[in-house]
Amino acid sequence: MPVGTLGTVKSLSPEELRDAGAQIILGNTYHLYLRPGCAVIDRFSGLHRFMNWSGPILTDSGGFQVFSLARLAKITEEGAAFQSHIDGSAHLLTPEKAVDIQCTLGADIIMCLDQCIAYPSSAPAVETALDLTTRWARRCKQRWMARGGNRAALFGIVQGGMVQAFRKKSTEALLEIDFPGYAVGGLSVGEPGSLMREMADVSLSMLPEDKPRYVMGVGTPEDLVDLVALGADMFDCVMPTRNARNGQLFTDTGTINITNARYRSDTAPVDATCGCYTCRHYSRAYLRHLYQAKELLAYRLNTIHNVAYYTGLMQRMREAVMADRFDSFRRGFYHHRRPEDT
RNA sequence: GUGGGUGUAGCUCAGUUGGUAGAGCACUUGGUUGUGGCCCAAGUGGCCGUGGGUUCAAGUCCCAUCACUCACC
Repeated sequence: MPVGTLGTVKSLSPEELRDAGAQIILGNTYHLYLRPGCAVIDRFSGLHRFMNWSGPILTDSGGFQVFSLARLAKITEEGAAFQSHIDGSAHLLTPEKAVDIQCTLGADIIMCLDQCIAYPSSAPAVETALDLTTRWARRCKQRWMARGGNRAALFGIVQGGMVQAFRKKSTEALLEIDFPGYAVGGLSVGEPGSLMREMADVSLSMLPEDKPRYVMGVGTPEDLVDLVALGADMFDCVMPTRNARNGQLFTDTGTINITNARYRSDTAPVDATCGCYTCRHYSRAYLRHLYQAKELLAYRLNTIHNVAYYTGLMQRMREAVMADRFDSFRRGFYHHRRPEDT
């Protein structure tokens, strides 16, 4: 899922998103609730019509944003009290309110409010956060059921820091509550990649295969291949879009930093094997020029390529899984990486 | 023509009572994991306009000269 925090995948129109292969996008409760606010989006009967995106939308609950953006956040049993990063105004986000807001946004998949904890944190702090996340998950489920339950799919979120036993405890508790889908949260918060995979594996191996398993906030192309191997079905990550805006482009043979001087007069496309709009029409030299000149088109063309790369990678993995040849795909994928460029 | 001001990194500028030069931007190379287009880190780069002089030592003090600039004639 490309990330469209503010009701737009930055720099792309919905048509360009679709052309780049996006099937579903992510929106943010925290951001959209603060601006433009639910009342505005409700006038359009939801985010789809507001932003002219007819495909599925998943909304994040706001738990992570309270953790990462709002300073002076205060977590209580009731919910997360925080100050807006925009104007400093005070807000209280409860599990029930998180569900209500996401339903107003009209999302197709909504997430439970969770407490994401910093890495590293003490074991008692991690366990306290995961237990609260479990109680909040139960309240989210109740609210969702009270609202009819079937309009949007509600996903629970596993927490538990970097402790295997806590990850297991969190996963078991969510399974008992029973959700249409499950997410693994609290990862990619600064821990080493090997630890991230180890923690994801704990939950992925316990979660049912016939329900979506979503690893939140991950990751690099290698991360995605590794985690799909462990059973993950869905991801969201700002990496393809943010890094596109910072000049880093993804290919099967590693990343390209389009700002590098060696591309100054390079007539080749970013990736000759890529069929995206950018690679079909533009050279590395042009993209470098646009980037150096801070032209708006640089953000757009780079984002188109990276979104196409990520969606293409997921599509290739889906096809490999369905054809029962994922292991050979995975070996080939690693084989093509050039270590000096990754 | 007269009087004043300014000449230091590609650009804009700091540089103490003299002790052989720094910043921001630009450029180069990394980083970026449930998003402000940012931000962070490291690096390249200087006959201190030019020529003399004083001094153990001059970007700094003295003289000359050139360039740019402002005011007045």
